[in-house]
Amino acid sequence: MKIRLYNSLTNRLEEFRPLTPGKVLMYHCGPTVYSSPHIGNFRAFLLADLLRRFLEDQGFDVKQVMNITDVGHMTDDDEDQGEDKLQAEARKQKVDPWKIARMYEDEFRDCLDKLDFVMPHALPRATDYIGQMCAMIDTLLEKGYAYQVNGNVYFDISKFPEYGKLSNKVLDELEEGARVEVNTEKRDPRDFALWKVDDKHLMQWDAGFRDGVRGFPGWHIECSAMSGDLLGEQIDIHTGGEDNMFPHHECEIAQSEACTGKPFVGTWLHVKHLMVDGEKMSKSKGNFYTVSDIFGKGYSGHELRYALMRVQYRQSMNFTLASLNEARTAIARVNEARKRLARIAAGVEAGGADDLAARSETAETAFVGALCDDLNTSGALAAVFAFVTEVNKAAPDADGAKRALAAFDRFDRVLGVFGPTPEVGVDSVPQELLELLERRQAARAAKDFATADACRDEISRAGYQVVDTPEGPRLERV
RNA sequence: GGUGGCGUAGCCAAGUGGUUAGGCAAUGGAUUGCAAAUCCAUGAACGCGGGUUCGAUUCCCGCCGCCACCUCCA
Repeated sequence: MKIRLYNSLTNRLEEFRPLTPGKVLMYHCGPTVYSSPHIGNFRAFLLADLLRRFLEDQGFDVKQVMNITDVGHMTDDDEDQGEDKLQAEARKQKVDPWKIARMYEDEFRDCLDKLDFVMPHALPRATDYIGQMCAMIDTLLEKGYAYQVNGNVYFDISKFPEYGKLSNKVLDELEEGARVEVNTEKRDPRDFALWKVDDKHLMQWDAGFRDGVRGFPGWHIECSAMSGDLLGEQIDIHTGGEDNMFPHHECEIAQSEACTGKPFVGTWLHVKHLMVDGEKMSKSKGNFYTVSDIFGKGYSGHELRYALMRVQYRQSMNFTLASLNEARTAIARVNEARKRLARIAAGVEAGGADDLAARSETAETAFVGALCDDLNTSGALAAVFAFVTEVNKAAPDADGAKRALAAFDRFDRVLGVFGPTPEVGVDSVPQELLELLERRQAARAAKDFATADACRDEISRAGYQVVDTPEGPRLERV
């Protein structure tokens, strides 16, 4: 089936066609590791993970890179008065910036793990690519796209007329609307830094380009350098939050294309920012949630994934804690259906004669069709739940149950929100619980419901739920 | 001011020129000692005003309201 994606570069839905048929090269703007990752960050990262999983489901050989920015964006971008965010945090916590970076990188990786990410093939750190950045700067200087002033290197926007093609910024308007620039070194206020020199900066490197002065890289060059080094001059997909579109991605395009003379990215995908309780998430409003906050409230990675993925990435989305509870219930509904199928498949529960083949295929087709339509996760989930209802109504035979389970496994491989098929083994139930269950049955037969309920409570305290069925009671691990 | 987007039932959220989205919640029923799960049934919708059309929530125009980006931010 044709995959259609909304390309921010053209502002159109386009059929996705990678440069090399069957192979996809993807780059994602990852975290800047100067604070704990929050749920908004993860809405963007989840798009990357969903793409990876879905493209692989569709048979593509995917190579995926997500960067970790562990060096300096200016709090005030290119302006001299700004302070590197990592450095600012380091000063606040009174430790060196490298420690800050590693600490938050560890937390980020832990979140990836808890949210069940398929690990990108590379998670490069910007600081490991200073050499490549310098090489790029060298090329840009050589080709006349960049100039040096007092050791600082700037990209010369006037040499790249296509600047603005991604964000549709008209340069004249930008100029008018811009606030007063204090940097008199730049030939044009819109020129951006490739390399900065500042004695006070704590992270410094020798400049590996001609006439280079010791300093540190500008914000935008890292992505161009890492993408070029790990994926090559041209890639198929580049993702990030909508805020990255300008100026960050615009600058990436300018640098990369100036260097190579080739189109940098085929499809740009930008994730809409997450709202919380109807407003922009902010610390002062008290609606600011880190991923760890959510875990601290007792929700699982799958529940958070579900809550963040219910809405298609390009739609504005309002996050609430209530949506996590809905996620919990919804996931349980799917897994209840899978449990029953698993029991039938294993022969521990009587089935019927349905083979579920046609319905499973219909469901998978609907699921894939929704995702092919610009990753419409809402539609994909609707397909899953419609299938749940059909499965619950049906009386499948063992093979039919297996077929349906395969469909659910596929849904989960792509979405990653349901987890593996629940275990249905009965042999693992401790003997004393089985005895308790028998006592409960005896009490029920004698209409001694107080005793029966006491038995059930005890079983429940041991982590099992009693499920009464026409064939008798059954124990399930909670 | 520039750019992009949104307004669908109690909440969230798909989609379509005429035929059931889906989730959560609610109500009635089946099952049940109770509970859980499941099934059946029920109600409720397309911001406002025009236009095109046999027919518009779905296309066009206008209006109102909301949001994001344009500045560090995913």
